[in-house]
Amino acid sequence: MGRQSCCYKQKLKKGLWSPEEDEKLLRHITKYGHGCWSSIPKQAGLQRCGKSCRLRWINYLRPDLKRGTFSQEEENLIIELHAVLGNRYIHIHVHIYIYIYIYIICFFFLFLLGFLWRILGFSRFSIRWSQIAARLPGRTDNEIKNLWNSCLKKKLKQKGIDPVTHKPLSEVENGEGSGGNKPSLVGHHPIHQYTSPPPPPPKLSSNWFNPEFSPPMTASYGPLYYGTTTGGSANSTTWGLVQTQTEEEEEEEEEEEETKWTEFLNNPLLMAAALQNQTPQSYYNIEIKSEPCYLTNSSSSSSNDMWWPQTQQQQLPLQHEPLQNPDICGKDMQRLTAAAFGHI
DNA sequence: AAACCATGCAACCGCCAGTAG
DNA sequence: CCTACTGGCGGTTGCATGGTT
Repeated sequence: MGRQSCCYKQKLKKGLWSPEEDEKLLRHITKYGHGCWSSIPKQAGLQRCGKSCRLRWINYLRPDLKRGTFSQEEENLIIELHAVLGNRYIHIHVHIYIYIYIYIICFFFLFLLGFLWRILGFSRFSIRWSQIAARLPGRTDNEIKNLWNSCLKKKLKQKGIDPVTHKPLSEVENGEGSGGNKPSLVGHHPIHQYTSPPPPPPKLSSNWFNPEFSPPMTASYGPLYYGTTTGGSANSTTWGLVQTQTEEEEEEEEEEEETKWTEFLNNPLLMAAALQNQTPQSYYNIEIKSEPCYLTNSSSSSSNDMWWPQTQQQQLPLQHEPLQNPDICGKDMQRLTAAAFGHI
C-alpha cells in the first residue's frame, strides 16, 4: 500500500499564496500557535495542506525573518559553512565509489550497497542547509539554498573556486589523484587556512558515517571561525591554497589544533576577544555590492530583526530557543500583526 | 513594442526519521 | 512488531520579473 502525498487530498489549493490566505494563517498561528500542522488548514479555513502551511510560515510569515539582501558577512559565512557542512557529501561519495567497486567484485554489490545505504544512513548526507540557516538568524534554509544556487556558486566559479569542493578549479580539474584517494581535509576545510585557532577537522575514520556527528558547530561556533584573524592579512590570503604536509605532520597538527580548540571553546575570555576582533570580510575576496551590515552593527538593525550574536552569552540562548517556535515570538508576533493589519 | 533570455524566488515533491496507535 | 501519520529536510520546478536584442 503506497503512501499518499500530503497534497493528495482533493480540492487543496496549490501555488502562490494570496494575501488573504497569508492573513488567515498568520492570524491563526498568532492566536493559537501552530500546534499540529495537519490540522491548521481546517482550523484556519484554508484549502491547503498542512505541509504547505508550515512551509509558508517558516519561509515567509515567521516574524523573526530578516528581509532584504544578504550582507557580505552573511555570504561569507554561508560559503564557510558550506565548506564545512557541505563537504561531507564529497567524502561520502568517495567512500560510496569504494563500496561500489568492492561489491561489484563480490557480485552482491546491489544488495549490499542498498543495505549499507540504508543501514548507514548514507542517504541522509547532503548539504545541510538547515544547519547553515541555523547560524544565520532570520534566514531560512530555502533562502540560503536559493542564494547559493543562484549567486554564490557563480561567484566562486568566477574566482576559480570549485563550489563543491571549495578547492581551486585547476586542482579539481586535475583530479583528486595528486593526494591519492584520501580526501584532503585541509583542502576541504579552507577555514583552517585563514583563521586561528582552527577547528579540529572531522575524523572521517570514525565519524564520517555517524549521523550524530557534526563538526564543532555549536551555537557558539559560527563567529568564532572568523574571530581571530589578526594582523590584517585576510586580504592577502589566497583562495584554496593547500599546504603540503606529511601525514605525521598533519596528525600532530590535528592534535595540537584540537587541544587549542577545546581550550578556546572552554575559555569565554578567548571567545569574547575573538568575537571583538572578528574580521570576517575578504576571506573569500568576492566582490559584492555594498549592503547594510546586519551582522556587525546590531544597533542599526530594526527592532524586529534578529541580530548576529556578539558574545557567547548572547549566543547561547539561541541554542535553546529555536526560531521556529512561535510561542517564543509573542512580541514579534504582535508587532508584525499590528504592522500587517493595523488593528491590534 | 515584442520576443527572447536570464535570474531570483516561492513552492512543490519525494524521501526520511520519529512516533503514536 | 507493524503500519500509518506527521514534521522536517534537500532537491527540483515553475513562475514572475527584469534585462537584452
